[in-house]
Amino acid sequence: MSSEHTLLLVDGSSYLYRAFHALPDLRTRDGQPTGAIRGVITMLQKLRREVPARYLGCVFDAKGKTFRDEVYPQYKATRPPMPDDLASQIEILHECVRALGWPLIMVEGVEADDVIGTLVREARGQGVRSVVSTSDKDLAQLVNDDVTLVNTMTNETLDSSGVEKKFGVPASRFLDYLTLVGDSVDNVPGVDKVGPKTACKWLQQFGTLEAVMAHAGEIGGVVGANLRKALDWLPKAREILRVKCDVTLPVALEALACCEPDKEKLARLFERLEFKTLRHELGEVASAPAEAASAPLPRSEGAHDTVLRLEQLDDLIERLDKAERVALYVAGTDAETMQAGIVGIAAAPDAGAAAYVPLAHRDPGVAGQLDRVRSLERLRPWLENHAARKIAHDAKAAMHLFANHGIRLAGIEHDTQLQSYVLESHRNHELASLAERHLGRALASVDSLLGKGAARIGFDEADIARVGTYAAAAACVVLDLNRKLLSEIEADERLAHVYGGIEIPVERVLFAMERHGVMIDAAMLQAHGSTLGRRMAAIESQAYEMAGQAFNMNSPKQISEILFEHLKLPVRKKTPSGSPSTDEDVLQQLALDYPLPKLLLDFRALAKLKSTYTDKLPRMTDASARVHTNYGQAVAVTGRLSSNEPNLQNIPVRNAEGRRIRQAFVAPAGSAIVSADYSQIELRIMAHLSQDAGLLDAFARGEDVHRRTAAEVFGSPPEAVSSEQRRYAKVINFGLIYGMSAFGLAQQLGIERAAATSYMERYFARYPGVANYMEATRAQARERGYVETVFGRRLWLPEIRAGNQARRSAAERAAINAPMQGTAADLIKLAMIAVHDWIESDGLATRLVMQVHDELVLEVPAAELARVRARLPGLMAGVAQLSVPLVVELGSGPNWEQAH
DNA sequence: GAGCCCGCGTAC
DNA sequence: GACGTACGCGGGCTCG
Repeated sequence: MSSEHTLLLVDGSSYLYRAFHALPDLRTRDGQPTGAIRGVITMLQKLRREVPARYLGCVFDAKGKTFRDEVYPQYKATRPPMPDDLASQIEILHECVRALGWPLIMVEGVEADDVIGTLVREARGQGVRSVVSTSDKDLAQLVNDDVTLVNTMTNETLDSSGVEKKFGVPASRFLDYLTLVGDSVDNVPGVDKVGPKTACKWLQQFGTLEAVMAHAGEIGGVVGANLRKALDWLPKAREILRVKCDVTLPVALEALACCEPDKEKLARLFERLEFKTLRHELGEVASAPAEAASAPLPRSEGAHDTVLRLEQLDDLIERLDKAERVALYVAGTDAETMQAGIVGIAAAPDAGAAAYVPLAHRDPGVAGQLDRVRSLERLRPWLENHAARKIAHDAKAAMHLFANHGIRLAGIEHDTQLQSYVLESHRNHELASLAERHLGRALASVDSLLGKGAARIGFDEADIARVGTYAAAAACVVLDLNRKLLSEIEADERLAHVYGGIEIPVERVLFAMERHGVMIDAAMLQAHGSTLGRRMAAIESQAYEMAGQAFNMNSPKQISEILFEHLKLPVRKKTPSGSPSTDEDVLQQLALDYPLPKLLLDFRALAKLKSTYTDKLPRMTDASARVHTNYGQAVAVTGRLSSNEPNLQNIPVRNAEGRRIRQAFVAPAGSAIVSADYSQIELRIMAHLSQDAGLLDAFARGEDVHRRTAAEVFGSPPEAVSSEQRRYAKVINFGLIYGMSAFGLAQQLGIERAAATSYMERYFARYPGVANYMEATRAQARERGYVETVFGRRLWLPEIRAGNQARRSAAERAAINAPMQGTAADLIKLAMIAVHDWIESDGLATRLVMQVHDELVLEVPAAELARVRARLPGLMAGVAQLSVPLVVELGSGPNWEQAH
C-alpha cells in the first residue's frame, strides 16, 4: 500500500499513560519529570520510520466532560486522579509533538478514541487507509480491511485476521464482545462472570449481541442468569463503549499532511529537557548553543548503568563477583558467530541494576567508550571463572563471541533458549517472544533495533544509548526468564534431567565441535566440480537437441513447458500449487517411454551435487582448510540437532557419485577419520517402546531385522527370503517409524494398494505389540496434547485435535514418529557428552567433529586410534539400558567415505 | 535488486 | 491427503 494513501494516527493519551508507568523516572537537574515525554517522542520517531504515511495525527484527550459522562456518570470513576508528575509533562509534550512535525489534535468534549474513529472513517471515504497506533485494545472495533492497529510498545500489529486470532471474534463483532466482557479500566461493567471465553463462545454460537440477548433464556447456569439480569444494561453499555465515528472535527484530512520537524525548536526543547542522545541525533543546529564543555558524564536514560570509565568497570566487576548469578547479553557485530567481534556486554546481576559496557561502537559519541582489549582483560578472570554462575540466552553463541577474543567463557549454569526448547520445542525461542509470552513484557526485536535485510546494520553501527538500553533490558529479561522457566522445568523430574543432564552439558560439546571444525580437501572438490560441469554441459546440449530448443534445465517451470506442452507428454502428478510436477518420481515414470526425462534426471543429480556441495563447501573453509557448521540446538521439534552454514547432516552417501563428496572430508596428516553409528537405532527404540515380543526377540538374537520382518510378512523361513522381499520389509519398517499409511507404502513400492494393505495387516498381526503401541501413542497425544521420549522429553502436538482431518492426521503421524526420533536424539546427545568427557579426562587429542543424527564422526591422531576404536562403541552403547541392546558400528580411514 | 515462496533434492 | 525431521539450491514472482 502506498504511503500516499495512508493515514497514521497515534493515540497519544494512551501512550502517555503507558510511558509514564512503564519507563524509569527521568528528571532534569531541576526536577522536571521527563520520562513520559521521552517515551512518547521515541515512539513517534519509531513510527515515522516504520510506517510511511502521507497523513499524520497525534491525538490527545482534551479536558472537560464528554457525552459518556452525561449518559453514564460512573464512567472512568474508578480511575485515580492524574499524578502531578504526569500532568506536568503534558504541556511540554504537546510542544514537542508539534515541533516534531506531527499535527496535534485535541477536541474539547470529545475523547481521543472518537476523534480517531471519525478521522479513520473520513479517510476511508477518501480511499485512504489508516494505521492506528495505540496501546488500548478497545480500538480493535475500528479494524477492517482499511484499518489496522499497531502497538508500538509491543510491536504487535492487528489487522482483521489478527483481531480474530487474538480475541476469537471478528473485528466487526469486537464491540459486542467488549460489551459482554465489560471494560474495567473505564468502569463499564459487562455481564457478571462473563470473560473472554464465554463471550467468544456465545458470539460464535449466536452471531451478534442482539442474538445472544434474544437467546438469553436458553443459557443455563449462573452466567445465564447474569446475562438475563444485564439485558437492560447491555445496549447502553454498548453505546458507551462504541467509538463514535461521526463527531464534528475542526480539522479535515488534508490538514494532516505531514510536515517537516522544526529542528531549532526541537533543539531548544531537547536542551531544556536534557535529552542528550536525542539532541545529539539532531546534529548541529545553527542557533543552538554549543554543548557545555563540562557536562557531567551521562548516566544513561534507561534503568541501567553505562560503563564508560575504568573505575566504573572495576565497580561492576566487584558487583559481578559478589552476585550469586549474573545474566549476560553479548552484542556482536552482526556477522558469522565465528568471525564476529564483541561490540558490548550487558550484565544483569541477580541483585542490583544492570549495566552495559560498550566496547566497539563505531561512533561512541562525546562520552567515548572503554578500550576493548583492556576491558576484556579486566573482565577475563570473572568470565573464565567456573564458579561464577552465568545465565545466557543461546550461550553457545556467546561462547563463540568470547572465544573470538581469546576468552573461554565458563560457568554457564543456565541457558534460557534451551529452557524454552525443553518446555515447548515447537514454539519460537527468540528472546523477545519469550519476554512477551512468559513475562508479559515487551522487548524490542533485534530487527527493530538494527533493521533487517540489506538495510541491516551491526550492533557496532548503532549508538551506545540504544544498544545499551536494549542489551541491558535483554539481560534483565534473561535473568527473569530463567527464574520462571527453570521452576517450570523443575516441576517435572524427567524434564529437569533432559534439561540439566542432556541439553546444558551437550551445549559445550557442540561449541567445541563447531569451533574445531572439520577439514575439507577443497582442491579435490573443485576438481570434481569441474568434471560435473563438463558432464552437465554435454547432457544439456543433448537435451536441447531432443527438445528442439534451448531451455533452462534448472527450471521446473521450463521443464514442464517442454515436456507437457511442447512434447505433449502425459502429466502424471501435480504439485501442491497445481502445476504439473517434474520431480524424480514423475521423470522416472516418463523415462520408461521417452528419452528426454532420463537426461533431465541425470542433469538434476549432477546439478545438485555441484551447486550444493562441490562449489559451495570449498568457499566456506577457513585458513586451516576447515569448515565450521552451526548446530541448531533449539530448532528441530523432536530434539534432534540441525546443522547449517554449511549443513553437514545432508552430505550425499547413497550413490557412488555422491560418496565422492565424502572423500573430501578428511583428517589432517597423521590423523584418521573415525565414524561410529548406532545400528537400526529407531527400530530398536520402537522395540523398546512397544515391548513387542517378536521385535524384542529379533534384536536380542542379533538377527537381521529386515530379513526377519520379511519372513514374518511373507510367511517363509528367514533363509528363504529373497532380496526383493527384504527390500519390501525394509520399506515397511521405515514406513512404520514415519507413520506411513497403506497408500504411502503402495506408492513407495510401486504396488497395488490392496497388496500394501495386506502386507501391513500381516505385519501388525505378527507384531501386535507394535500395533498396540501406535494406537496408545495416538491416544496419549490426543489426551495430553504431547508425547514423550524414553527420557521424558516432551513433544507437543498442537494440531492433534484439529478439526481439519489432514492436519490432524499429520499430527498423528508426527506423534508416532516423535518418540522414536526424539529418543534417538536423546541417546546420541548423551553419547556426545560421554565421549567428550572421556576425551577431556584422558587428555586425548582426539576430537569430535560431526554429528549426523545416529552417527558421530571424530578426528583421531594415529597414536590414539587403537584406543578410540576399542573404547568408543562401548561408550556410545552404554549411555542407556533399553530392553534391546544398542549396537554401534565403527569404521576408520583417511576420509569420511572410507571410514564407513 | 532484495526478499520471499516454490519445487526439488540431500541426509537420517 | 496420503512418510517423520531438517537445510538449501535455483528460478521466478513481487515490490519498491
